[in-house]
Amino acid sequence: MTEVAAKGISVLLVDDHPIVRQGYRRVLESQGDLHVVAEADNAADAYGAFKTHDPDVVVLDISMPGASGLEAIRNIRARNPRARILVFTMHNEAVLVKAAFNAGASGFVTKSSDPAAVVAAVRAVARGERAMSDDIAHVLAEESLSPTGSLLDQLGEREIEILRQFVSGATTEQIASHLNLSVKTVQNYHYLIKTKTGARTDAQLVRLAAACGLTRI
Amino acid sequence: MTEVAAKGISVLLVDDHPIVRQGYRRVLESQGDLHVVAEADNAADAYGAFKTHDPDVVVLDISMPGASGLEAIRNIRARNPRARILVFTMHNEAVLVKAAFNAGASGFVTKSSDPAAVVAAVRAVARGERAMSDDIAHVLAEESLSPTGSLLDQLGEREIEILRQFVSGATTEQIASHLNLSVKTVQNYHYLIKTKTGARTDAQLVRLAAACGLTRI
DNA sequence: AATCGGCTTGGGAAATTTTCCCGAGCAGCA
DNA sequence: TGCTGCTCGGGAAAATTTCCCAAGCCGATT
Repeated sequence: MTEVAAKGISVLLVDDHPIVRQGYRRVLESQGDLHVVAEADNAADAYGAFKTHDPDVVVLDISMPGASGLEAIRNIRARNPRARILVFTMHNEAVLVKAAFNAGASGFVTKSSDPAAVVAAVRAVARGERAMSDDIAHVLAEESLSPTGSLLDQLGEREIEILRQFVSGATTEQIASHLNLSVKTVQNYHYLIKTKTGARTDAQLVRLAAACGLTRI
Repeated sequence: MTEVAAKGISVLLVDDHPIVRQGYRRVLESQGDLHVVAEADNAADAYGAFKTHDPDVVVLDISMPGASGLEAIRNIRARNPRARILVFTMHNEAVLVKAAFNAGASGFVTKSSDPAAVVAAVRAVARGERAMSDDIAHVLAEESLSPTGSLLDQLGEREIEILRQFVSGATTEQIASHLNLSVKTVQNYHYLIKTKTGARTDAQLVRLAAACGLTRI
């Protein structure tokens, strides 16, 4: 095994399903210029593999068990701000996309994309460009027609506390009682949080909060 | 039946993610004796492809948009009771496994399985044997020892499918559209599921579903 | 054959919540 | 001093949830 490919793009593959990784590896390596130098099936290993292999591009699925994929992105970026990370997942919710880019991802491609589009995204990200699949662009375009602002960073203390209790399973009345607020205020916060984060559903809110490490499931 | 074995095993690949199919195809075909003769990305196409290609084994992911994968299994089996169907998905909840075998599946393998185990399962199913990955066997074993069983055991097939889509972030309208139901029906199911499971909040429902492995956060 | 029960599908109507707009108090800050 | 952002809630229309009910279907039981 020679050390590094003088040309070509080295890739770190992160996905919790072994056979899925195996498949991606074959698809990517059939391109000739793409080389999978390492794999990982969780956020912690992904960070470790990044440190030892310093790949050109990290391709990772953010929906992994345990620690959040977003956390992995932040960790990797904290170590090397020039790291190129391509999120590759089946989710296409605007909240997750924004959260990923917010965390430092360079690209976001869904698994519904054409294989050629995925390969193109890897190359684009390697060149330092931003990349996203058509459906993601569509979702973001749709969503950006109304000013929603950023993600959890945009939430104030009160909002975060209410969101935390809510995703933990508390009812509106319980939250109001815990925080000595009127039910009406909690309702308004609930609504505000949903518009700010772009979550269209309570379930999406729970998933987003979990992805941001606000709650454990 | 015929001398299929001498010629290898023909496979119909059903998964809604193109690049995932691409990956599986390469993994399976690298075995030499496995040949992917067709692909499909939804239940309807899967049934059509089965009719025209009559493959030895159908490898399908039951978590597809639109009609339930369970329905696809039943359709295929209705046409040919000797069809071999290997469910291949990321879900590992006991109720889903039981429902799949009940619908006529011959095997159930999770995407967390070793690639070699998946290939072995395809061969086993082609031989007419029942196959499941270790983690699935474990889940079923645990569950059979529990007197109460999973909370989700009290849910019907439709309820589970609706719950799965809901906790994945789908709106009521989207679910109704996916399953060709009226919004009213989905609402009623939503309510029924909450009362059956005892969840008082949508967030609790999401957490419960996650705890049962119905969804991944 | 007839009945029973369970699953699926939806209507109806009251109760409740969500949605969005609004103002007001209060801090920090330029 | 005025601006800005967070916190807190009222109001009213829109939408959803809640609960009850019924009909069709299918498998099992008698």
